[in-house]
Amino acid sequence: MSDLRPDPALSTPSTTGAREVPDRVSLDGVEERWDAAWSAQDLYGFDRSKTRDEVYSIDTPPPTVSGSLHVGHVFSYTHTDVVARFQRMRGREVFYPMGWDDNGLPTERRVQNYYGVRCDPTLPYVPDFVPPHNGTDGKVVKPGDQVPVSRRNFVELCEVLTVEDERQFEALWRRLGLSVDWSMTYQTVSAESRAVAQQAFLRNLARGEAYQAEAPGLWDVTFQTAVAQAELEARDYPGAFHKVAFHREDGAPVYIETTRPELLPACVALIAHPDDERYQHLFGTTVTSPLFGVELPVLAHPAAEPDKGAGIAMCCTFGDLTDVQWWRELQLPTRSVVGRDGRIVRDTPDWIGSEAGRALFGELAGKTTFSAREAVVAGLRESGDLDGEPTPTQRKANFYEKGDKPLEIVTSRQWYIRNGGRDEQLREALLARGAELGFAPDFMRVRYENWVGGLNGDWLVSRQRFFGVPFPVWYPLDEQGEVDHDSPILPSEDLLPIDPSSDVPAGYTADQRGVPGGFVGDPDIMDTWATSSLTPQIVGGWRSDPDLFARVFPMDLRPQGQDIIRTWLFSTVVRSHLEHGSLPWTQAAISGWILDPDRKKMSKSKGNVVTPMGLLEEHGSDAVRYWAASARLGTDAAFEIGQMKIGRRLAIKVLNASKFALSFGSPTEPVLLDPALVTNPLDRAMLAGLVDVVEKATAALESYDHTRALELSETFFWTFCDDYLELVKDRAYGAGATEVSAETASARAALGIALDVLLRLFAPVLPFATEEVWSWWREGSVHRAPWPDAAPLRAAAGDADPSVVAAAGAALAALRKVKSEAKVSMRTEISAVRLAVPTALRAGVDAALEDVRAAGRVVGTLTLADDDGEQVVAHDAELVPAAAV
RNA sequence: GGGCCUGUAGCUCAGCUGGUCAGAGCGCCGCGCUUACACCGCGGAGGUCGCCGGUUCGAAACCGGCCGGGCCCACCA
Repeated sequence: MSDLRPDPALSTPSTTGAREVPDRVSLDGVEERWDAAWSAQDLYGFDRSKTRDEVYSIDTPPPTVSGSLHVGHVFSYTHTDVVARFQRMRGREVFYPMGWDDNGLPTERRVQNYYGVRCDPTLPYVPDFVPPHNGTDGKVVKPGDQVPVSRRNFVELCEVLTVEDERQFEALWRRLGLSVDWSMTYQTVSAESRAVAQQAFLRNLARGEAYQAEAPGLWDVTFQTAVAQAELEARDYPGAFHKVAFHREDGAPVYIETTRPELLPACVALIAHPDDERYQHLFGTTVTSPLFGVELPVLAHPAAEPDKGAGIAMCCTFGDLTDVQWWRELQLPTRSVVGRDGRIVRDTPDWIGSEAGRALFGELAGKTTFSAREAVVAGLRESGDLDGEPTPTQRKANFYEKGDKPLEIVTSRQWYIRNGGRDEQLREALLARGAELGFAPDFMRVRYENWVGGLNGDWLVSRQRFFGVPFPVWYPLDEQGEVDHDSPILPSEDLLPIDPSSDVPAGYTADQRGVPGGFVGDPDIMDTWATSSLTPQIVGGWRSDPDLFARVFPMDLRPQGQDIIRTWLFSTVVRSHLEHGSLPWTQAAISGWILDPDRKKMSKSKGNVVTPMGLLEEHGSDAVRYWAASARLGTDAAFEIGQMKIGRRLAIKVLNASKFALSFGSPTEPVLLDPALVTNPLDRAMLAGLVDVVEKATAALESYDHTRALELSETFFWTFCDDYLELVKDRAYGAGATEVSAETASARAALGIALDVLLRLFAPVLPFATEEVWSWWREGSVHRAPWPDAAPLRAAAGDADPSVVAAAGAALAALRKVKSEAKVSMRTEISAVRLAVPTALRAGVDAALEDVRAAGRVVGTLTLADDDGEQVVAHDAELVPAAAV
């Protein structure tokens, strides 16, 4: 496509304007200056008249406000910005919004501490509410002192509090140079986001993709909420095996091993593998549990593993997910003893018949599982049913990723969205979506496949929290005041967002809330991923702006971290597949971690020591971006100040080399960009080399390999500065001549053309330095200039051999080495020298001989001799002594 | 237990589909204030490419095994 498009930057040089090259160049202040200028010009504004095929749309990750941005954010957001800038220069209209994630626990906690309130959805909304505290004094209000407020009031406080966070985040992103359209920001807690989340849910419900079920599930006793599979984290947890005797009818013991003796009263069966010889005779019989005296069947099930523990397990409701499987498949009774608060239930269950058992349970009631365990173990010791002492072990237990106590399994009514976890057809369809999606790097795809392949249930989307997007559902109450969960009352889409705890469903009045024959609102809120999974719909205007949506969806790019492939990426694919029958985007770009020098994931504390803003201020944004862009997608990178210094050096070099290259004629002189003037073999060879760089860098960026593109441009640029510029500077000066000779014009034109291309190649990574230079001599912004095209460059280079630059550079290096070894200045003149030139380089050196002579300051005889070596070597050099001062 | 990534100069990393690959930058040593740049330039020293086998005329690169580092998933009665 670009090959057919003329390159206006090459063919229409600037001839107007009072642009000039400053005497002194500097990076100081470029960030503020250019951010202000870009803002004033609305340089990155999205033109919504463009059609889908002209647009490049990015589903930006909304950073969590109420947290802080760290170097990892700077790292990955730079990667995305490089893509955005490249695509913009390629001629695509880039849709690049920014979101703020203000849902979830961090914001909830912060609002509580800051304003001294807590969310209580049962309370009515209070207009003009003034919070009891205002955290500007830095005080943290303790939970006991927090005043309950309605959900709507809570959300409003959240929106106020996060404004300041958002302002600071935006300031950092602007300083970093993200080319975001700042008129398009979104909040995950906004009315629009809530409406989208509710509307998508209602549609899932209507299609049967969302459903409610009462079932045992993982439960966090601290947060008192159900937890989804995606939020689990397996952690080591110390425990101990207890060998416990159950008793057969004749009193003979049957030993099991358990790490959770406190669940003994919840035991519903003993289970062994059907083929296990040791227990054949027990299958079909019953045993009695120790202490509690409950009669239990001994059953066979293939999930029992003969080599674990005693080979026979006690099945409780519920100790782990295997228990749930047995309970379900063997249709065992439910005998829960652990409540939602993680404590043993207060009421002694009726299945415990014995007096002693009931007495013991009375002692356990209300205890934490930890204390209950001690009591049960003491009882077992006393009764002689504990065989030996408990043996300590390290086991893995499931934790909520934000929690610090192992999860319990409790039965509760929850909302689910189908995600293929219990439906092979849907699973296959979602795996097919994963295959259809581009992953950069490609090996990240297996994480998606592993996750989808390993799902063991549908997506649990309801949470028993107060702050978040409520389910837009009410239930009728029957004459007895019982909730009829099977006949939910739903709002129409145009009324969204609604809050069922304060809004009243159609056909009811407010005073019917909670009374028999009336209604009640669903008390739960949605998982934050239930909202985040809809970022393409939220930002693209799915609900409120279908015209925009048609221009940006399905989107082009989802940039994100590798840790949330199973959550954000997968859930977004699920929602889009269900709602739109398509992928939400065609490409995912996965950034790696930032590691500290100890090769550990950069910790919060360390990340906070070096604040991102501090980094940008100290090293400059281009320098920090250079560091980020030096790391490939999907690969962890070291936090390395040294790399930033190299980036800063590059940015400064761009300024200085540009100033120099533009110093040989007026910067606005058309001669600088006329390809027809480039006639010298060395000049044409340099451009031929640049053709190669443009082609390869473009291909690299198209395949999301910004590292390679940068490396190619950078390598070329340093050779351009160190060798080519040195070789041609005398000729470009045209010293002494009154008129510009063809040779001089060739050098100047080649310098101008090369500079013009190099600035554009570097623009995505070094937006400030390149824009600074661009402003000295070109019209408009380099960031709206077309990406370099190889075709016109190739025409200018003709059939030149790019190796001429390397050959001439090698010859110059040989002359430099003579001076270096003689420990004299490079300015020292050479009166005579013989260069031994390898055959392969001979033609190149010949072609640029006069430039080599000038750059090496050879004032006398320069003779060339053929050589079969690999390097150009200088012999018999005679140096002119420096004149005494 | 299953899987992914990774191990190249002191450091951070390139080496793309096996044949100028043993490279770059930083750091280090030496030299140079050369009118683009001293926030610089020039020159130089530094590695049996984790280890052991195999394929091949030829392997840092391909295959197998082992060791080390990072990570994901699953599981433990």
